[in-house]
Amino acid sequence: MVLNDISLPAGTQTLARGLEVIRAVAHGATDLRSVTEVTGLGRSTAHRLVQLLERYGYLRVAAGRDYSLGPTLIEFGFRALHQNPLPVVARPILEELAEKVQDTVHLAIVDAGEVLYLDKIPGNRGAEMRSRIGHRMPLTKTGIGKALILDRGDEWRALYEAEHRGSADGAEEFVGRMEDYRRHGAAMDLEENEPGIRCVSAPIRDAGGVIVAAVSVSATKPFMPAQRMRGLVPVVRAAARSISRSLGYGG
Amino acid sequence: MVLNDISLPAGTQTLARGLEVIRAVAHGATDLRSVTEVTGLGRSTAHRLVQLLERYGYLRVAAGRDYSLGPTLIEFGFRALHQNPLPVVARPILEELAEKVQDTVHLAIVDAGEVLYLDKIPGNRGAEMRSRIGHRMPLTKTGIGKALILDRGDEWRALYEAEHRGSADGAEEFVGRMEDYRRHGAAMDLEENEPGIRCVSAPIRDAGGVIVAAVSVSATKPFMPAQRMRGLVPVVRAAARSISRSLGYGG
DNA sequence: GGACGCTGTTCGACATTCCGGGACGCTCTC
DNA sequence: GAGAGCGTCCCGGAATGTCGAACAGCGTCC
Repeated sequence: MVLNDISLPAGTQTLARGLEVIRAVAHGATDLRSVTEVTGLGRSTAHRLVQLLERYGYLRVAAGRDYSLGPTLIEFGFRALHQNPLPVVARPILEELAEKVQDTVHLAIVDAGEVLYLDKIPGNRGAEMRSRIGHRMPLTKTGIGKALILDRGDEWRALYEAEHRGSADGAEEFVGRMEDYRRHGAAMDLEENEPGIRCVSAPIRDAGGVIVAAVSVSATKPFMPAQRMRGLVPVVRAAARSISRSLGYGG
Repeated sequence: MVLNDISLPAGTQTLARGLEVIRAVAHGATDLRSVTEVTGLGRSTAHRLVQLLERYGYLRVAAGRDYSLGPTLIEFGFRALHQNPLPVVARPILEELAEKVQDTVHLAIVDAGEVLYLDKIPGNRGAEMRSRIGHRMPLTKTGIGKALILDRGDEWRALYEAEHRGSADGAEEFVGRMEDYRRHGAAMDLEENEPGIRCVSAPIRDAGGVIVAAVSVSATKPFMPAQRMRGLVPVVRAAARSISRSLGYGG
């Protein structure tokens, strides 16, 4: 997490370093020293970048020390969310689904090999889930993540092993369950990621039939017996299909 | 809107240009040409920056052309929102207020001389307002903006004139109304910004008594007769005071 | 149908720009 | 009151980014 130039960003190192500073602050660095430690930059350099980022509103600097992410990121973050047609067209359908099931509904995409939540409608019963818009989660440990990789059969094993280092057994069983999910057109999560939380999820496809997002319904175990999960499959699939059609999917 | 170096960005011009590219895309530039036009950069330079920004997830580039803001901004945007203690402690109080008044509730701060919305709870009646989290509005044309500048008596006239170029009369009347609002500890908006929308707003103060945010209740005119607006003043002020206390305000 | 004009993209030489050591003032600790 | 730690500023050397030119792929206009 110290060097970034491992990849191949040819020609622009100052911008890269600046973005690295933002990431450091996003990940909890709150003063100049921790920023230099995380980024590997010199004091002067880091300080100069911080100053510029503050001027642009990407960072907020309270009383010299105490950095935090700034208001410009709030503005552009929401703008990014709404520049994407998906959350906009999906919203009403998600609301309808939430109304019907009375549980927490999520919308998510794949980004950088992870689940990225784009929308969330909290359920009315049980404890509220800790998920938030903008949060990231592993692909193979969440129901919605599994729905997102439903079509990538040849990557299942590799993804599972990458996210389960240490205990790399269970891969066989995972692949078997994924086969099953693919046949049903919906994935499930039985408390793998978070104990006590279960969920049912279905993929959303664009005009070309490619999976671009997924919907899920989640609830605590008492509200999610096996029988109800089976009953939710067609409901969640119907919502996903409805969103897919809005994106031009014909199938 | 073409040049940025008008200010005094000491020492770091590449980062500044990169952030300028992001802003260009945020403001609607969707291809390389429009980015170069807005930023004033050369084709090569702009392209290199775009590449790096895409790699970091700040921009999304579909099929070479067609730029949009990327997923990293979504992630950091929400993180920025929740790193700030204000939206977190305010949330439950805003929900309670929304429940009580059944109209749209907003939370906002001042940023870069504008109102920046940090939270919104849509009302249950009338058309939904077009405001969104992350949106910006003028300070002197919105009720919540007026609440935010309630203590800045010496800037009222300048702010008003800055935001009302052309018809710079009415400044006297504006100042007069602000005096009135200050006495009551709450500001109002009578369809000045958006026809048909009225609102009542009150300032939130930190431990030092400085106004750091404001709450507002908005609704369409039929739901907001003058009498109800007067009745809402103590309600909105109570909510604002409750949030202020959570921030350490003693007053 | 051929040439143009417009995209996004790459490369390389020059000089501009940024890096980082060092020094300053400050606050808090011992 | 000495020291360490913080954020902040400056200046010379050199690594860095800039910009022009050129390439390839399309769509378009004559």
